[in-house]
Amino acid sequence: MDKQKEILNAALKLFVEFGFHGTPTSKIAKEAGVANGTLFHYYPTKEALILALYKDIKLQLTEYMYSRVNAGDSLEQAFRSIFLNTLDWAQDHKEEYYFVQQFNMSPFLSLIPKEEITRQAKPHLDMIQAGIKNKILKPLPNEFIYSLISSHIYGLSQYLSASDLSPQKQKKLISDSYDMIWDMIT
Amino acid sequence: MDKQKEILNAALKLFVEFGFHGTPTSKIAKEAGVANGTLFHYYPTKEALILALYKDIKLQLTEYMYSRVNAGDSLEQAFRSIFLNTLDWAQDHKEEYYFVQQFNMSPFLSLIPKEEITRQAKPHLDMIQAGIKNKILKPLPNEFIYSLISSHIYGLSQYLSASDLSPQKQKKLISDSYDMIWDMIT
DNA sequence: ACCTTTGTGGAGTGATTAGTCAATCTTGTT
DNA sequence: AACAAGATTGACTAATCACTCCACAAAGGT
Repeated sequence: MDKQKEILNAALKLFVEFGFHGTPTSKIAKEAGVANGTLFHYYPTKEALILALYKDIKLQLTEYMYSRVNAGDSLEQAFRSIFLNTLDWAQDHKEEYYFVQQFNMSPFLSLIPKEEITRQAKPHLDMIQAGIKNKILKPLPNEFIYSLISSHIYGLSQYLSASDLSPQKQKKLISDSYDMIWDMIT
Repeated sequence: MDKQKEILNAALKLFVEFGFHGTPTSKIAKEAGVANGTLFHYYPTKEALILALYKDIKLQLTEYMYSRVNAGDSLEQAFRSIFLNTLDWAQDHKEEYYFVQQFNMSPFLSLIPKEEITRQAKPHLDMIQAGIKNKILKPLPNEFIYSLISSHIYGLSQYLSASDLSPQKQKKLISDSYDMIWDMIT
């Protein structure tokens, strides 16, 4: 087992449960089954560990998001795939999804350079812009549409986590939700 | 000036900037202009201070939410007023609004009894249920609609904070956003 | 076999922090 | 004025925490 990965796994689990400052590095090391010093061998500071975890998770999410989008897909198909992929991922990686939200609401967010954040959002904003140009989407500010979709996904995923629906009911609700937001922005 | 209030003000400002565990009680006391011991005279623990601040802000928000809702208002009018009030409040109390989100994403949320959370949401859920019964709203789960509206407000308010629109453009966007979510759920 | 590099361990440290406490000050009441 | 009750202070403490350091082990190249 890769100790570096074990440390990230342990950190994720504990951060989600106790918060960033609520979990001492010593407990992370213990949970990961490594010595205290080993943690600091891989991550020079606790802050570096938090940032590494965030970047790692963000990378996984981004990869999965686009995983079922094909080159020939229409804009509408691509939108739908990304929406559904994101929701699938959020449901299958609740801790990770929660961690990202938690991170975004923390002072650590300011440690991520602004350019990296815009770079992350760029593909989505470009798609939205293309949608507006093609008169598929309403002529609203890109960032506004992006913000609405993001929070729509967040709201839905929160509801899915809170309620306890059967898989097929979940699927139906996710599909309906997509139609709702799609109608909203087109 | 009321020292108790000064402590809450200082705590809010610092929590938003540095996070809960990132701000020592000593700094809160200093920022508030009171001695260390005074803080613990009013709040036995740091945790108690955080909870008191949350409850205080939540109370303000709830009051303002319903402030321009009149007894004779139709369901549609009431919905609209609450939506607009919430957004006004969020824009006029950005730190407070951010704090609430931050709190909701923190382990401290679990210290609020579940019954109090449901009690907070009850008036809204009741309104939604009435709307469904009257066939004004789509027949979807109450909590789902509630979740969608909440996150829609969150997304909009985040966009408004990030962008720098003129007051009248803001008003227009808020009004349009309301129409969008209203269309979505009716 | 020898050496270098990298990984691992865990006791130890200096700094920080939540919370205490006893003394002093303020305020209001009789 | 005398008293009581609460408010305020800030030095103090016990505990905790991020991080260091140095010894040792593995791995891998020559």
